[in-house]
Amino acid sequence: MKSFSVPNPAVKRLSLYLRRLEQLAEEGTKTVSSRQLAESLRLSDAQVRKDLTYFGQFGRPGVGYEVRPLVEELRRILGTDRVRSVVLIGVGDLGRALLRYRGFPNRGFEIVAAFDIAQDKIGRDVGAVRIRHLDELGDALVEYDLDMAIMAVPPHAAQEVADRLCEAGIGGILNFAPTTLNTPRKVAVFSVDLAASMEQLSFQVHTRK
Amino acid sequence: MKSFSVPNPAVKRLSLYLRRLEQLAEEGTKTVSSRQLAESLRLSDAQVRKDLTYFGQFGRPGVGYEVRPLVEELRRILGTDRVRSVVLIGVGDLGRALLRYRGFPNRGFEIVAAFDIAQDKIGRDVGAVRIRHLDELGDALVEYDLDMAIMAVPPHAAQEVADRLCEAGIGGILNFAPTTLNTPRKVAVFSVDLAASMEQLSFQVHTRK
DNA sequence: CCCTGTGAACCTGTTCACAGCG
DNA sequence: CGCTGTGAACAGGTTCACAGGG
Repeated sequence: MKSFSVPNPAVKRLSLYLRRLEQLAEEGTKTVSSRQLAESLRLSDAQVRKDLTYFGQFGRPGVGYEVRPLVEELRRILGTDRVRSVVLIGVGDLGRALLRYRGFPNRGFEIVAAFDIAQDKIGRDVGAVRIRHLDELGDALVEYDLDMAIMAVPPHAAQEVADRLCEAGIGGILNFAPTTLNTPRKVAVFSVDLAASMEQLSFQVHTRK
Repeated sequence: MKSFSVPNPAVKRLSLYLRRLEQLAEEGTKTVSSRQLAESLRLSDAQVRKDLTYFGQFGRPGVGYEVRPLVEELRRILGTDRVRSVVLIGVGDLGRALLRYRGFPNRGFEIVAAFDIAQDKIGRDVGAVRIRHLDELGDALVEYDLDMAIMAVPPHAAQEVADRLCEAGIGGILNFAPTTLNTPRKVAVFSVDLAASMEQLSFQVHTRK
């Protein structure tokens, strides 16, 4: 694994490749060329090849890529070759929706514990998961072998929750709060900013004409 | 407005600037320098200045940027200088959460209508919005003056719903389905792929060591 | 001929460094 | 002196074009 100098956008596209390859595998397709893969994702064939070679040589000239092995390979690269347990912090409307989101288990992520601080939520079940108090967070990270958290808390609480996650030794945070988190270098943070996404779209719509 | 050649990442950061500036305005801060703005967002001061000058000259040498006017300016650029009405398609768990998401109205987006195809959902209310059948979509786009949609439908339905939106004359789509949508060039699409975001994070966490 | 892998060319976006204004 | 705005240098990513394998 050469982890030196892989463009971030390339990693992002790896997810797209994986999704498409899983589809192809289900349809029974055995091999696929960079061009075919590219077309269905509206990318260029060169892009696909370049992206894949950042991580190794998976194709065969004249043939293309074998679907099944490449799926395995990409999962390994993305760290989803085994099921990854995840905790959720913040069980509001968004948190509840994420708890039930099928796309997570489908792609190898299982939310195994949920935390909040509202007393009236503690002890309740959402699906198979019981809501616990945030103070028990440390225990849970030990109990399950687990290194990622999903944060769906109000903006004003985000930094404190992030601090507690880092203190508990979390490896990465998927942050839904519209806040710039202050975290140690070694903790990976990836933010999903819903309102900002709408603003991006709004900009596109209202300047394209 | 010079809409030629603005880096996309710059537009993305505009959202961050706006959010921070709104905070500063609330705190009563009158002016802010590129350095101050940059620090709170973990960017470089040069980046901030460069980004802003893609859209005009808003600062004063020796002083910085006046918070209030810059907020107005950024809103105008992002198209949120007035409230934007939006429709939601797909009222599952995620759709419901988005209907209730405070971040949208806070940033000038109001979901004024919701659509689904499940008969048992039609006619029900979520918050102030009544769920209608997708067939009535065309009417709604006329009824409200509106050009953006949020799509929170299952992957298998995504392309068809997108087709119907485009047919109805939508201007842009915020897509939550993990699918590459096929849409006419003139329709702006912005995708939020939750599972892919987790995979990004997983990659960071599991290769950083 | 079809396809991959890859250096090289190209393009896009970021950082630097400084002129010039208040 | 502090701060913006900006060309110029630089870095990061993408596309091109082709050598070489099946």
